[in-house]
Amino acid sequence: MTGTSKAPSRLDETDRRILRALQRNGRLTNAALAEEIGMAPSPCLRRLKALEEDGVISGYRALIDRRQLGHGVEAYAFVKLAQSDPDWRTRLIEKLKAFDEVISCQAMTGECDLLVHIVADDIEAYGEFAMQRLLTLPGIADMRSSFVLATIKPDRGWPV
Amino acid sequence: MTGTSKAPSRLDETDRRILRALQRNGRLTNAALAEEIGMAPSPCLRRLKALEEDGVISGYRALIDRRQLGHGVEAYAFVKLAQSDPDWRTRLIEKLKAFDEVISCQAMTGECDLLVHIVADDIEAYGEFAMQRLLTLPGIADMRSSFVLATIKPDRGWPV
DNA sequence: AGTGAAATGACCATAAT
DNA sequence: ATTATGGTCATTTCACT
Repeated sequence: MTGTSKAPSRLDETDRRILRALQRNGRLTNAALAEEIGMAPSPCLRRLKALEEDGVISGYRALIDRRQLGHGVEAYAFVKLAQSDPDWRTRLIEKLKAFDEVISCQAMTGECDLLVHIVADDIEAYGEFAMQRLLTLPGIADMRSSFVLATIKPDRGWPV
Repeated sequence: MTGTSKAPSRLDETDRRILRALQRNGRLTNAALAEEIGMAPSPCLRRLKALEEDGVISGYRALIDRRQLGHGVEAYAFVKLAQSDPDWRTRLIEKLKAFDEVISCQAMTGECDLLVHIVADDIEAYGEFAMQRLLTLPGIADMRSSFVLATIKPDRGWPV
């Protein structure tokens, strides 16, 4: 790892307007962005570059309808780890990260140790993945799956 | 609401390559995208437009480091609803959606009815939000909070 | 290919410290 | 005065026809 992120940058209201706009539409051209926040294109681009440089903006992503990819099932697995040496834990984590079905994984406080966001084409595929590939990993003491029935509030990013 | 999305579009390998590329970098210019997938810019753009038109791509988003926004705490609340008439449920949902702190909310199978993704500046702010604003909503039978300790695998979108 | 727009960078203006 | 930040313009690059 080379680049240590600096962080003197306190975000002012202009920065925040830029972030808000790009969270709504990450593909805005600089010209359109500048107009939206009421600023000339050049200083707007300067700020945008600084925000990227400082890692405030870490990237851009196209949002895709998972159903049209054939992924009919979205689930969360609540995983409780067996107490085992850190080595095992590390290897488990590595395996977990490698699965395409695992969208994201976070270590948590509380009842479960890991919150694993999973996608699969259908329930059968999910079952096979969970039983054959997840639960067979050494180091998992317990796992419960919950399936997404409906998205009540879709993720639109952080409040800025 | 006017536009009903059509969905005949079966995605071929070229479409998928476009989606993969834009999930990694949503701000790729059409020229760069075309080069990456080994195609001439013009047909590439036509496909991109079609993907947007069909709602396969639903939007674009800048990814922002929440910490630099001052949001030090990320949590999930596992909410169990009280049995109550659909009216109450609807009103609860509306209230939930209105909170800036609520990043996303999904109806789930299993132990909890709602999985609520929440962000706050610090633990104190989270506590205040959870106790004063969430738990006071009528219709919540039970709620447990878990805090994100570490992101083991960050969300990079769906497998394509 | 060619047209028009957008990104980029040099330079100046201005305001706050 | 100096630093930080916005505006203007000229040039290059790029997107779309």
